[in-house]
Amino acid sequence: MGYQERKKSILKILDKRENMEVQEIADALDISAVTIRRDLQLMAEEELLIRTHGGAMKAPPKHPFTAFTDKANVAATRKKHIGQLAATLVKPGDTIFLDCGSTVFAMCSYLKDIQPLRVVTNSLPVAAAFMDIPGIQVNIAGGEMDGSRKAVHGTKAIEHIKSYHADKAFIGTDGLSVQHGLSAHSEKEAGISMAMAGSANKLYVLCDSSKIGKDSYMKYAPLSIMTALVTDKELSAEQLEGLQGKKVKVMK
Amino acid sequence: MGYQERKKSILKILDKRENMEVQEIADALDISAVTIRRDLQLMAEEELLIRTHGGAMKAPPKHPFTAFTDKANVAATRKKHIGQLAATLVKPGDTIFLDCGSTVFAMCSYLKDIQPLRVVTNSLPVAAAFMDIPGIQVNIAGGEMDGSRKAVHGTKAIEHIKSYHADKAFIGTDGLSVQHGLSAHSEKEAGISMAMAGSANKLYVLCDSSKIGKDSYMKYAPLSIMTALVTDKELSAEQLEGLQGKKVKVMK
DNA sequence: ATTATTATTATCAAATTTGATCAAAAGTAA
DNA sequence: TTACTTTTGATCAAATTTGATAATAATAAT
Repeated sequence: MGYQERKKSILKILDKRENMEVQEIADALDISAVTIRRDLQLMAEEELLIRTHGGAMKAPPKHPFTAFTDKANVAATRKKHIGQLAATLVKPGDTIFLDCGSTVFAMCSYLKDIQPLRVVTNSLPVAAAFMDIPGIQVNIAGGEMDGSRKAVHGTKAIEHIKSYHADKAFIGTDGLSVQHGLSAHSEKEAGISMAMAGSANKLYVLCDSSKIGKDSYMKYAPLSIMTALVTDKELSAEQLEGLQGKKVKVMK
Repeated sequence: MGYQERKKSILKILDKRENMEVQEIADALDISAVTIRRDLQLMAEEELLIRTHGGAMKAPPKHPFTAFTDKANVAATRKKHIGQLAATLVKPGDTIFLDCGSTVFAMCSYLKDIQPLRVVTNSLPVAAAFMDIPGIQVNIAGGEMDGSRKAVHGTKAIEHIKSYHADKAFIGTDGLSVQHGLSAHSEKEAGISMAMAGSANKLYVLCDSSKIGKDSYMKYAPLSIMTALVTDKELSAEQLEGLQGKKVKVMK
């Protein structure tokens, strides 16, 4: 029984039960507890569940806008670092696209002092973050709302994005690999990402290191499309080589 | 029972009750009071609740969009009544326009159980209110955000609204008089109101009694445009006469 | 104000969980 | 096959979590 298989089993248990213990899973799958812990850690990084002491629990449907900012979460601090770094790429007077990922959202608090600024986004939390900042003009894409992502998706939204032009686009990605380029969880998200990429001079991809080398469900663009990658860990020599000379910003 | 599990339980209690005591929780969960205190401290740091001496109380809603809900305010309770009444005009399966006024926003909490429902709005608080309700599809107008109104305005938004059709439109108004009809604070708002009115079969105007007989800066439509007025006080005979036989819904 | 009562924080000890390291097992490619 | 990489499991020290106790702080009562 390999990781993928165990992952499925674990998620299946979690589908029925609210929480579970490491030993319990280990017994059920007849796998050592150490391995289960490793699995749970990986799955927690993918935000498929929440790690607790002694086990794991269902990932709560993150309802409020503030769900993104989770101080206790390790992945969240990593995202904050990336966000802080990405924010340094923005200059007063810029027009920027911001997509609806949590990593991109992490930029917001660092952008508030960069004024004037024009922000075009499909994310409600992003719009909310700048709502009361006088020096930042927010333009939100219209269309059908996706409740779980708290963002607007679909043709209408893509049309909206395309009717604007920005200096810089900042997008998150669910997967990034040399072989398959950028990949996303869903077609909808990929569409928005491409629209932003197509209407901006520069494209910055924000990607936390756990996603590098991984592929998600839908691949939507080659690595060549991006101006630079913003991430949180120094890349290995071979990873860098794969990026074909793309600039890489790394948080130290 | 680990921290995460207790956290959930505690939040669940706080969801129903306004405040609670440490010992009470300790007994309920069969956990030592010391541990509960530690939990409460952590949760207070996450701003999930407010620590009090001897217990904890509900945290103020952290959404940036809940600014309208102001219980202490007298005008707010009046608006709630109007909202409740207006909500009775909505039937499952309807497509409705909701504008960005606080009175219209007051409808939202009463609409949540009417499903399925399609809501088209230019208001971010309205969109946020329905975000997590699976049976309610939200469509938000795109365009420039107006920070003070927490809504989208302008040509782009008007175009957006016009591209949809609804059974019923619910709009607020800043002024309503027999002589000058409906009036608004700004041209932007008036534009949205008219767009909604023009694309809906029925137009319901929500207006608290203090605004009846008053005019605001910009008049944008005659009274004849509305299907019915929803308000909070019985109107005088002459007021009724002025309304030229329009239906009036009044909260008793 | 002063005392009594109750809540909070600090410190410690016991129990458990975890992460690191390394060895064994299972795949993989030549 | 062999050599090499990856995954898994075992062991144990380090870190967390929890509850008990004692000292301190805050509130209520007199």
